[in-house]
Amino acid sequence: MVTMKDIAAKCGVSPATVSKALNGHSDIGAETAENIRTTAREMGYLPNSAARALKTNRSLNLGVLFVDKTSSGLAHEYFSTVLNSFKVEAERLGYDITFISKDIGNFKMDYYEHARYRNCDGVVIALVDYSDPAVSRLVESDVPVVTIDHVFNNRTAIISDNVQSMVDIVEYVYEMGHRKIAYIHGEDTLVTKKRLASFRKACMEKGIDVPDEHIRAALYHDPKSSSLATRELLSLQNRPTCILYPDDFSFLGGMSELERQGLKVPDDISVVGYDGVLLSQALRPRLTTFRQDSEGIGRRAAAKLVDEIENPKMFVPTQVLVSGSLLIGNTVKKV
Amino acid sequence: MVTMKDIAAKCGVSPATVSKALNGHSDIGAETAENIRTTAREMGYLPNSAARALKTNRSLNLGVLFVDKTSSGLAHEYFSTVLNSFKVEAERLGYDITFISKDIGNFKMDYYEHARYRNCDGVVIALVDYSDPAVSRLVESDVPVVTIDHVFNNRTAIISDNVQSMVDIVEYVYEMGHRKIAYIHGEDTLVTKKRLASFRKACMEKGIDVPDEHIRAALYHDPKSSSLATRELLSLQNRPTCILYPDDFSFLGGMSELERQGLKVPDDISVVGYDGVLLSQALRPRLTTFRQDSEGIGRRAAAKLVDEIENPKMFVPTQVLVSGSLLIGNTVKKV
DNA sequence: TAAATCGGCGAAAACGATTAAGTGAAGTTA
DNA sequence: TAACTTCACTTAATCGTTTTCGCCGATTTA
Repeated sequence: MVTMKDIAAKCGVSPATVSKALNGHSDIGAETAENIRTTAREMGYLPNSAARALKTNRSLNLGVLFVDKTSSGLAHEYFSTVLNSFKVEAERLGYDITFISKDIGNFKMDYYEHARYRNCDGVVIALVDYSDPAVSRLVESDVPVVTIDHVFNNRTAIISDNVQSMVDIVEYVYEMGHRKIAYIHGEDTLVTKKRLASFRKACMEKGIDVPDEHIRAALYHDPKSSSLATRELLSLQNRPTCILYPDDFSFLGGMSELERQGLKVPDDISVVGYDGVLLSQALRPRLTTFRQDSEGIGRRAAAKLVDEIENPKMFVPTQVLVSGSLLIGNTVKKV
Repeated sequence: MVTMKDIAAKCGVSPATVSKALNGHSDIGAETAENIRTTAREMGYLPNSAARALKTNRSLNLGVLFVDKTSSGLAHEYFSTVLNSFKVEAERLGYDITFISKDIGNFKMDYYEHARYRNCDGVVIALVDYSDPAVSRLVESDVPVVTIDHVFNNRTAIISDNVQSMVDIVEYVYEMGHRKIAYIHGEDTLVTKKRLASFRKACMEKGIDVPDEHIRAALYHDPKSSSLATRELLSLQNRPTCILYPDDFSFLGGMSELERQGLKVPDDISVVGYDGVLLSQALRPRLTTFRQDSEGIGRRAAAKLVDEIENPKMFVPTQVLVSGSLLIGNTVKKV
């Protein structure tokens, strides 16, 4: 390991000068600075992040907190895209990312403690059980935090516009002539509540009556529960002409049931997905679905978090609403 | 931040004693040690990983190197499951994980430099362009490395048994009476080469002739290219009775084409996937597919890497072959 | 000409932990 | 009883950086 001391020795200056030169301080002569920079390069010098973190109390490291219940967290295309763009933006801004968990080795700790232990400059929170006290502790701490798709007091949140999306979907389906629209929603979360309320409101405004039996609960990203919900909807006296699914994967579960019953999409029944995963656009017929701007969400989360870290004085908790767009495929029939 | 010094002051001992007590050294009296531990807990003490890393030259941090071409890297269910189990096992062993990239902020660096900069104790490599010189530099360095699904000299590799899997698939399809088996393979990688060679060999051993036109190239995880390949296969004079897909998602692309042509699976044509993603088991008919033990692969990668880190003397590069299993669904018809 | 300013650099003290090398008291051995 | 161990703890150096002062010579100002 070549250190600043080594460079100092070679250049005939003090380590302090090397540090300043490498960090671009103004009180070093142009010539000296240049000389130091080139020899640093020649000697293959690399800063030691641990030493720097120790001294400056800044790690240039962001924590990512998400919990993988159903062990499909990372596999969830929406979230993994968010994470990926978060990572890309964070790296562009000079930050690395580390996963935050409870209990590291034999050391029991909660999320807050883990974040402190790793000197995380900030943490992004997504896809967790927001009622977990350990999450609350982190959110209420002095660590900069940005949450995704969930709003906390005095914290910046990046949220996909779940209200507008449902409005867009309902309007489109309405324009296509449908009046019996069923909605299979995901498990009870803030996101689900918003979507459901927006769905109801949009329908009401269009003068569409939504009987309770047309609202069905399922689980996100779980083809089986949607398949079941689909079966229930199909067995109704008052059968819907269009079914909205909680996400594209859930639609695929529902599709199995539709096929089993010999129903063709969209001729016999119309469907709409949510998320706009790659796969949905490769299917034939192409799925009509709402594409969230997951890339934008991750990018903005990183940008906001870094901004809060680097300009704490000017920090104001913000809610950033990121809008997506309806991808119109061929799964909603004009009636 | 409460430090060891604070604890030392409160307990009336020296910081050294606190350090030893907290790290379970034997030369501290039982009573003193217990006292130190409880006051540490009471004061909310947390070790400072940066200070520890600086002094011990160990960070308890593992690097993860993967590159997200097509930006679906993380979204790939196989890889994200591998990564997740890697993470879980690493955390169980006391290690955190950080992503390794080129260029962090304005600082240009390659993978090796990044790993050193972050003091990574070891790195796991997956899904990268193995011909990248930056990857070679890391692999040839003194940093402990474990690779997944790719073998390097003198490095431990965890590999999914791509040879046996193809044997299992061919044998099953053969038993079901198929003699015209087509194979759509992914882009040209080591994994693809192995699968393809194994496919050819297994067919030969069964006495099945495989004309070149039954071997088609597509891209992994890309429904569109498989859809195209499927169309080509279906247009052949000598049409196959069973098509093997490079992965489950590719099958879904192919399925669109089959449906477009009015072909029913498995009555009109049989298909086999690869990976055994959750979705494949929710489809109806249930997809017959080969499930790789991705959870086992991630877990073993972490275990091997940590073992190499903690017992460098006994390190011997190993190739761990992880076998999966054929999930028999209803997409291969008995003929 | 004396005083003030300034540019360029170094000395040294941290940051929080680990650890080799002691130290002193008590117990053990010959 | 003298010498040796053992036990329980302390001292102090060190890891690689950063940063606050302060220094010194040169230039500008009064």
